[in-house]
Amino acid sequence: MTYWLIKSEPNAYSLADLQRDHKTAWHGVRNYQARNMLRDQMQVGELAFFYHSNTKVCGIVGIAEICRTGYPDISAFDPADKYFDPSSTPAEPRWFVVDVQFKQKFAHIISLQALRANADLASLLILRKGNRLSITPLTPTEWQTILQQATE
DNA sequence: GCCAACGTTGGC
DNA sequence: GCCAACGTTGGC
Repeated sequence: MTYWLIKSEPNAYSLADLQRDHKTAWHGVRNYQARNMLRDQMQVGELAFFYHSNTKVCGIVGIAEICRTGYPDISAFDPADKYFDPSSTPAEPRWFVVDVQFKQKFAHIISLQALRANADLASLLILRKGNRLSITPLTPTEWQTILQQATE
């Protein structure tokens, strides 16, 4: 069982949007490292922290659950879509999605500042300088540490 | 295969 | 809006 952290700009798609939609295809990821995790690693039932990036207060706002394993990202096939990529075709898809469903919204955001302030999270990938991966794995210890922080 | 140019991410 | 960090592209 791997734990995950998925980033989204709330202007584009927030946890509230996921709560409203119940589930969604996590589309538009155009990075090979993240693609490989979507395609090969993320399993049904695994949990992911939902992180709001590029906003007034960045941080973890809740939890989503993977409810379908990797399959081709059809947004890459549509010329009208902002995520269109002509090098990805139905016959040879380059980009993948998983489906995620709403699981939980925290009472309070765990801000990036609060995450940085927690010495037990020094190894957390998103806290590493220059990290830009939109999907990262977490150790069970990191997961538990953050969960505990969510209830404080 | 190198690397400069360019585009994107994302915190501030 | 700025800009550091990073990934990708493409000429050579």
